[in-house]
Parts: sequence; structure tokens; C-alpha cells
Amino acid sequence: MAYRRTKMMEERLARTREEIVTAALALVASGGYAAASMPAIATRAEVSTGLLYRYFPSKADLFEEVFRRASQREIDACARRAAQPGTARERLAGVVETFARRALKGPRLAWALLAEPVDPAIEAERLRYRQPYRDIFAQLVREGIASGEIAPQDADIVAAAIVGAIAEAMAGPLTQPPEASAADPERDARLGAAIARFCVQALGPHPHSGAG
Amino acid sequence: MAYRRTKMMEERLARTREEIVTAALALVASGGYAAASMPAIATRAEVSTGLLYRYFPSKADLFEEVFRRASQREIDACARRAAQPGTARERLAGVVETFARRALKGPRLAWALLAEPVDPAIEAERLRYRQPYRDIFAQLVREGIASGEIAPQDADIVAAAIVGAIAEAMAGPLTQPPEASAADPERDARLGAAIARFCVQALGPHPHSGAG
DNA sequence: ATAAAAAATGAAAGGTGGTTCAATTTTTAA
DNA sequence: TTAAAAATTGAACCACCTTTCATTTTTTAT
Repeated sequence: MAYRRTKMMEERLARTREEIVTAALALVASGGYAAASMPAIATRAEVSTGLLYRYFPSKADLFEEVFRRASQREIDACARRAAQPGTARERLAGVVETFARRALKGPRLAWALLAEPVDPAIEAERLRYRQPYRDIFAQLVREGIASGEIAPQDADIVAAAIVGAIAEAMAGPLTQPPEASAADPERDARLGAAIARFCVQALGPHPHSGAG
Repeated sequence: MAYRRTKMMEERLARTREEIVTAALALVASGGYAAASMPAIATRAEVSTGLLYRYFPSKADLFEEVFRRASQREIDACARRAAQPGTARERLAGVVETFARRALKGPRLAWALLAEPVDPAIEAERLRYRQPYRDIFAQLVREGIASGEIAPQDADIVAAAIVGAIAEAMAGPLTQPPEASAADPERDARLGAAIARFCVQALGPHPHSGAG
């Protein structure tokens, strides 16, 4: 016997794996999926193409991790906002604005995560990562219903609709060149506020108030 | 000189072109994009693969027509509904329900048109064909604002959000097997109504009524 | 040093599917 | 009937990408 895993080697493996994921993420963030072919990822990570497959069984598996990595911070931020004090409506509006604000700060990546055309195999992965957002919104809606500030309704349908509304309303602005944001610093805030208002109003009036 | 276009030949060409588009549409409607490769389309249309390129410069061009064809009936139906009498809110709700009802009747095709993962090049075409829906909704919102029944707001953002909300809320149900619809005949109507309510409420309360 | 085991390489294989084109068939006018 | 022009064929081409694998390099224990 002449080889056994040492702590040093374990760390090296972990580092290489990390570099692969980081390289893929960087490529997606700067040039979208088109720029993130396996050879390109390997080059950027300074490893051989073949090595990628020692760390990930397939490209889809690699991207599963890339998505998780990229999404986790965003989802965490949204979940944190959702957990702050306030009415369900206030918190929901806060989550929408949080999401929008952050997405507009890293538009290329946000576009890649939300809507950029990708391979069908990878699209499936991406769709899966919208679910956490749906969950956050569905939970808020349920809380609002339970507390009586939102009329009873199907929380899952509403949550899906909210996610779709955000994604589609932001898809346009996200693809615009960064100058658009610089030229009009108010634009991002206005867009976020408009979407937030849309989503909150969509929940309907407070059950105890009179109007519809 | 020994050949000139005759009326008969013109008609034959038109018929072949028509058969190609029809074949592509049928394949998408039954098996989605995966089933609609150029060779498969040619086989179904009973022509050679090469001939497709005498009628369409590229697959994207062919699909541009396929989309237009598939969307036109739907868009027309929505536009007709939008033109019916009633308040802007009533008509908007009517359009949403019209759209939802029709989509759920041909779920495979609707899914392909709305959300199915496709080649990036073709996705661009598909995105373009959401614009008419946005236009219909934006117009309704503007009319509502003009007539004073909807508070002033950015009609384009709202229209985009509405389209996104519909697409995402329906994406799930559209992919379910047809049995789901048969088992619960009310389901489609309920879903359509829920989405319609969501969208109308999202416009906010009537400016003259008191509540928010 | 040496040898076993694992890690890493990178060129080549394998797939897919859109696209092309030389050859063939069909159509029309003379 | 013949010949020019257009339509049609379908196999080959090509580009691109993921994935594999025989070979090389590195690492570890003796």
C-alpha cells in the first residue's frame, strides 16, 4: 500500500472543486451560459477538461451546484427580510423590493438565473431553484390569511404568480446595458417599488376594509 | 427559355410550405420541441430535409412562423375579448380568463409556447411573441387610467407583470397529465378565476373608493 | 528510492442536429 | 421531344459540445 487520503490532499481536492464551481459562476456572471462551456470552465479553473468529470458526473450536476451557490445568498436575503417584523403585506413588499434591488445590482447573473435561454437539460435545474422563492411568498400569504389581513385564497397559485410577475417585469431591465441604470439612478428603485406595489395589491384589499 | 412560374406551381409551392409549417406545429403540439427537429419535420411533411431550407433560411425562421401561427388565434381571441364592452377591469379579467381557459384546453402546445425549455436561438423568437399579450394588457391599463377607474401607474411594467404572473401560475398545471383536468373539471375554471382575480386586484383599488 | 494508488491530462470519441450541395427529378416552353 | 430552369432529394458536412479513457504526473507509505 502506498497511497492514502491525507488531510492535505482532502483540502486540495476541496479547493479544486471550489475553483471549478467558482470558475463556472464567474463565466455565467460575466458572459452568460453561452460562455460557460465545459472547456471554458476548465480553462478558467486552470484544470483539464477531463478533470471536471472527476468532480461532477455531468454538466447538469455542476450547474446544480452553481445555481445553488448563486441562489442561496439571494434566497437567504429574501428569507431574512421575510422574517423581519411587520404585517404580512409589509414583509411581502419588503421581500419583493429586496429581491429586485439585489437582482438589479448584478443584472447579468440575475438574468442568467431568471430567464436567459439555456440548454433544456439545464433549464430544468434552473426551474427547480425558483421554488424557494415560491415557498417564501406562499408562507407569507398563509401568515397573512391566518392573521386576517389577507382574504382566504390559494397561497400556492398566488406565490407562483408573484414569482412570475417579478421575473417577467424585470427581464427587460435586466438585459439593458448598465448605463441605463447609471443614467437614471432612480429607475431601479422605481421598478422595485412598482413591482412590490403590484404584488401586494394583488393580494386584494384587507378583509375588514370595505372596498374591492 | 423553358420554365416559368405557373399558377399551378405557385399553388404547389404554397401548399408545400403550408405542409412544412403544419408538420412543425403538429410535432410541437404533440411532443414538444424535442420532437421537432428538422429531420423529423421533414419526415412528417413528407419532404426531404434539404427542402426545408428552400422555404425557410433557418430553423429559427421556420419557428418564427410556427409561433406566429400558433399564437395568432390566441392573441386574436384575447384581443376580441378585450374589445367587448365593460369596464377596463372587467375586460382585463375577461382576457386573463380567456387566455387561461384556452391554454388549458391545449396544454401541450400552450406549455411549448409559454415555458418549455428550448434552444436558446428559438427562445428569442418565443419571447418576442409574448409582446402582443403585453400590448393588450398595457392598452387596457391605459384605458382604465384614462377613464379614472385605475390609479395612474406604469402600464408597461404592469402589463409585463401580468403576463409573467399568468405564465408562471399556469406552468405547473399545464405540465400535469390531462387526467388531472378530467378528474376535477372545476380545476381549470378555478385556476383561471384565481389568476384573473390576482391580476385585477394588482391594479389597486378604484381611485374613488377609500381602501388600499 | 520505489511502487502502488490516486489525481490529472488532453486528445479523441460520440452525439446531436442544423445546414449544405452535387446529383436527380419534375415542370414548363419551344 | 427536347432543353432550360426550378424543385427536390438525402447523404455528407460541419460546428459544437459533452463525455471518455489511455497515458502521464503527483502523492503517499515503505
